[in-house]
Amino acid sequence: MDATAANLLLEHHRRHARDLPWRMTPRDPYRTWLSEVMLQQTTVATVTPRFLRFVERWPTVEALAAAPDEDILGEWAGLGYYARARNLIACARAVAERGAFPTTEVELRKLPGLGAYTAAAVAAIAFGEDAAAIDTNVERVAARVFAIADRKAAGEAAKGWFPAGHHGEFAEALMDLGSNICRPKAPNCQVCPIAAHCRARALGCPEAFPAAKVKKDRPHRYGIAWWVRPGNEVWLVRRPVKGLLGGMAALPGPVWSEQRPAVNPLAIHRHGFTHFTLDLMVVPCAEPPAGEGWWQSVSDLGSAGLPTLYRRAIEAALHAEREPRLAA
DNA sequence: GAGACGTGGTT
DNA sequence: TAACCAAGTCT
Repeated sequence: MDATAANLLLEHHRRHARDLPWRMTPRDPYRTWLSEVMLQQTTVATVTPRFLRFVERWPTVEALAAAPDEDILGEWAGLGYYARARNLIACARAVAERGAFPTTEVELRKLPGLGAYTAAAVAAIAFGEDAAAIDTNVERVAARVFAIADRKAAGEAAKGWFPAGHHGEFAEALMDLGSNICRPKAPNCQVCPIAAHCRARALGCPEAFPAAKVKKDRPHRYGIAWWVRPGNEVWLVRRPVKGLLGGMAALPGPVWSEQRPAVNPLAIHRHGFTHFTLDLMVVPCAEPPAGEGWWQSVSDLGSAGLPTLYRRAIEAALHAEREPRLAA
């Protein structure tokens, strides 16, 4: 691809770059890393306030490394993909142990939670290395500019497009273009700085690139959450570290199944996950089940660090207690 | 390499 | 409403 389009894109970015809280000068490796991990599969709008809270509470990687697991997981609650938070903890401690972040893509890649994209992004943005960070935005923009249907092939083609000495800036330019202009649906080609260089645009069908992903159907599951709340408290447990919502606070209950259980729930909360949907039945229960747990004040549920599934299920149950006739 | 892994916004 | 999708990583 010609350097003209790359330069046009960089110039456009220098004029229109968004002022995001992790885009500081000079770039701090800690904030770059933290923001990149938070932004994995998560929107800028969602991340921004959560990022600000994180860096206010833990201004350095050493401070983060020294924090208890529960505090960090609680601060992450609601952001989803909780393996990221578990890897974040492990990564912070590894970095604190060795004294500083490694400064190359190859070494960054060895840290927990840093895959091909994030290692390249941190190396390029925080350390100025010529590492090409290929994310879904880059794949989509390249797929359209080069009229390549295959996402991965488009990403590979994009690597040769990054200008030497400006890989970090170019990655951010592509990401801003991808989220603001070269959107998945209804791309705004009218204001695109490289529309004249876009093959898919010339073909008249930018939205046809890249090819649509094959969709899989989502199965449905059922779960029971025991509602143990004498007085003004509710019994909570911590989920097993591995698997769905691993390590997060939760209502107690058995493993979820495909069969609808024969229970009389106080409330039913329907929740959509990436690969299945869940009906969580909140069922009153007199005593806590066997095992570890704690009493959480109903007036202080916000500090429990509940993932959204359980936060919503608890809201539904509390509402049902107040309005019994509306119970599901 | 395909599936597991959350959530919220947009269409 | 349901589908689609997002600055991916790990197994």
